[in-house]
Amino acid sequence: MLMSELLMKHDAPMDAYRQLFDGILSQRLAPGTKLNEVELTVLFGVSRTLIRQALQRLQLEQVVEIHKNRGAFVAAPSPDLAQQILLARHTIELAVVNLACERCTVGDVEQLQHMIDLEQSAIDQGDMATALRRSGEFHLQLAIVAGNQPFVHALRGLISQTSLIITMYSHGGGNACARDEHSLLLAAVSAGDQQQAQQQMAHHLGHIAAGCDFTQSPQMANLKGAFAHLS
Amino acid sequence: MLMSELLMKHDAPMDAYRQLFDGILSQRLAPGTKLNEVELTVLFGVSRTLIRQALQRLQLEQVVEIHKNRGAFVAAPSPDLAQQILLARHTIELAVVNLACERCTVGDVEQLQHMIDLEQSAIDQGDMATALRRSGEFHLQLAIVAGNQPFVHALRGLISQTSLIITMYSHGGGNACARDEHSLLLAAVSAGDQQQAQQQMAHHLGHIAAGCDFTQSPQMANLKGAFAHLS
DNA sequence: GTACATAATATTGTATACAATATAAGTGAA
DNA sequence: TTCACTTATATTGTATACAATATTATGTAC
Repeated sequence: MLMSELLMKHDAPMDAYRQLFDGILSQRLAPGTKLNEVELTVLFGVSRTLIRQALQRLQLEQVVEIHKNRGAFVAAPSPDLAQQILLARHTIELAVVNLACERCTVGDVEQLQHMIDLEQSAIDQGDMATALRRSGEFHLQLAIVAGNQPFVHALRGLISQTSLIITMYSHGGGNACARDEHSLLLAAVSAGDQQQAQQQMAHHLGHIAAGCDFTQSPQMANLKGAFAHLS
Repeated sequence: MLMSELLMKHDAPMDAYRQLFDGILSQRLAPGTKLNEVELTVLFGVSRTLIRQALQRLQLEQVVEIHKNRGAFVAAPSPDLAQQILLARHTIELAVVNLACERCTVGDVEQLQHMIDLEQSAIDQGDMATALRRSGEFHLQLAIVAGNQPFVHALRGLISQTSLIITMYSHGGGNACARDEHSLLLAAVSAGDQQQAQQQMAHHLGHIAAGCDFTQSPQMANLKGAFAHLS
């Protein structure tokens, strides 16, 4: 099989999943939004079978809630759950940076630095949704570098949920300092300084939590608007 | 709706999932076993739709591996992955007992003690497969008591995978001392002694790892034999 | 107009049918 | 035999059809 064919070949179920995932993470689909199956079939051009597959997967990643006979909705973590999520991230990511300090190669550092730059360029363009998504990708890459598959798996869901939390509860600007924090974190990891890296990570995650107030409720969005670019 | 109807009403997709899950966790389905979809439909009396739903869910819990166009197989973690899993459990369960120490009620202690007793009775009857499953349920209940949903979610998969690891790599007797360890752990949690509880948990998980050698390969099993009690 | 019951519609749940791919069986030549 | 190649079979991937449930609309009594 040619490389071009490999690149062209689109994996239908993954595509539907990715589109939905991106739609949610980029904040085009607000927490609580109902995800109607037939609407999604026409938007993505696949049958309900694949839509339901994607929705189930998103549910198991805790990004979507499915209520029996009622349908799927973009998850809207309660304040209590939100704090549980941030605590879980704290625990896992501290362990992750510890491992990353031991295993990070120069190639890894380059890639992580590149991701920081991409995040910053999104911030410079005022595209905070993209910046938020890229920030999550940086954290996930750190877990990949750490070389622990279960941590990667758990963090994938937790990071996505954190994006939802920030969408719902953060009163802006709270994560504008993210760039510096990511850079400081990477510097510590790159130097293999576990003590410093853990401190940076704890500080960074603390900032995210501090930027939320957990008293206001979220606004919804509608499906067609979120995927208007497709039709 | 009557209570009896509620109890009778079986949730078909959950049933298929549970049967498979139990089959794997109780070691009737050995790691690596192929899970043929049509065979499962006749065994469970539901259509491939629900079988595939169950398999996908098990895949996302890392208990089953699905290879595109090749089918589903009971997961068989490599020695390297096995160690990553045990490390992840170590990290998360230490945090769990910490929380459990703060939140454990007398009712929780009773329930946990009951689960220890059930595990012990399985050991007394020589049913190590059931004992192993009950041991996992004890650990999961501890996470529920701790009140952190993401930890529960992550541990559900990790504990299941640990069962597979023990099936594949443990040279017996290694977890015979589990009862005492669980009891000591519960005592510490019940007393709210975080220091002691963490130490017990670390010791307990260390024992599991120490009981494995990671050099031998697993044996397979066939489907019809594993579910012979159904037909 | 409100409240309730009933019918019409829409949406999800499950099973089946068809398509695509992989596996196994057969066939012939070296 | 063994290898390659072709054909047949089995298995998975996807779409559709039908069933069950929920939501909305309609009508009627008060």
